[in-house]
Amino acid sequence: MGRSPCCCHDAGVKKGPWTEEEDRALVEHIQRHGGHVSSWRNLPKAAGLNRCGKSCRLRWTNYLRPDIKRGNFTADEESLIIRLHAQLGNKWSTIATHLDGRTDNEIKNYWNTHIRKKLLRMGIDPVTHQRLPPDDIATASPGAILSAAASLGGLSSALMQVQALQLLLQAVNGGGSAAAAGLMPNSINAAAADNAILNASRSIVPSLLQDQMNLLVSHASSADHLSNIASFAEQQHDVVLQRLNASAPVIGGAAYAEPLAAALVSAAYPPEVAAAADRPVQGFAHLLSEPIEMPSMCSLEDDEDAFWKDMLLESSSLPL
DNA sequence: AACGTCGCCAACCGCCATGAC
DNA sequence: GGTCATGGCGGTTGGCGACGT
Repeated sequence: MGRSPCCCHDAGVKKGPWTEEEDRALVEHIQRHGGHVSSWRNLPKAAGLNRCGKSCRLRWTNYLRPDIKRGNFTADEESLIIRLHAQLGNKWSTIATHLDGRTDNEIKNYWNTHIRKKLLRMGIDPVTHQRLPPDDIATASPGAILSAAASLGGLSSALMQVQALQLLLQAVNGGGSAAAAGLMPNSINAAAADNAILNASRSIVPSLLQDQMNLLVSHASSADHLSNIASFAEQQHDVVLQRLNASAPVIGGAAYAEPLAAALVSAAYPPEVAAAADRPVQGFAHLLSEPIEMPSMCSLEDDEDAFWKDMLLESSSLPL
């Protein structure tokens, strides 16, 4: 079967952006026929348009259809797209059927221009949705990862959030200095970077963990699940405490390590699970309410510091 | 102000699936 | 079963505005 001839190949058929007059003619024609098109091939002539039928169909389905939702994608929509893409791959039209008023073209564009880059920054392969090898994420800074993770929701992104948290802890655990962990250029002021990380974590980590664990618990219907979570909570407390102790200079002293660790873990688990894990819930609110001493913005002026300056500003504006 | 670069997104291209004959 | 016409789909392009130098 050879390729069928298409009117688009006709000489003199207009291409390129649609004018308001053309849009109006197309909409009026389709509305005159009750919103139904029997033949796209014959439509241009009937509507008085010097356009290919295919071009008319695309313009209608992607832009002029009355039920199309315009404007920015919400966090829920973004989360849904990521989850559906993980299941379906580049089946944009199928994905579009799950989002009211969004077209496959719009979703595809949004994926390629926003989500794809965001996942790469987080060290996640946008094709496989698996974590990239360490070499590939060497340039992914914790701040960028956290910022990206913070804008995501949903169960699949909870896994990304866990990865983000792990990277954060690795950075904080880098011998007391994130610069020493090799996560940023050596020329960057280490104290400023550490404070940046801590401020980012102060804004983001509690909500990351809370969301993550709420989702896990909401999916854990059996007592066995809860038991596993409680056991995991206990292990996590010890791991977090160990890392924070090693990072005492960064977090403001060893005295903060225990309450911070307890609070991080307890914030991650709903009350009934925290009780099962027999861990105190204290101290974290105090830490959150006390601003940590920040480096002067004036000291972050050269090009290499621009990223951290941006991150400091971003993290300070994120909701708790 | 002029120029270059980059990112976004509407639109196009070409292949595939499907249904009519 | 073969051919053709058409719609649907995913990949890609190019125009345009924003931004930086």
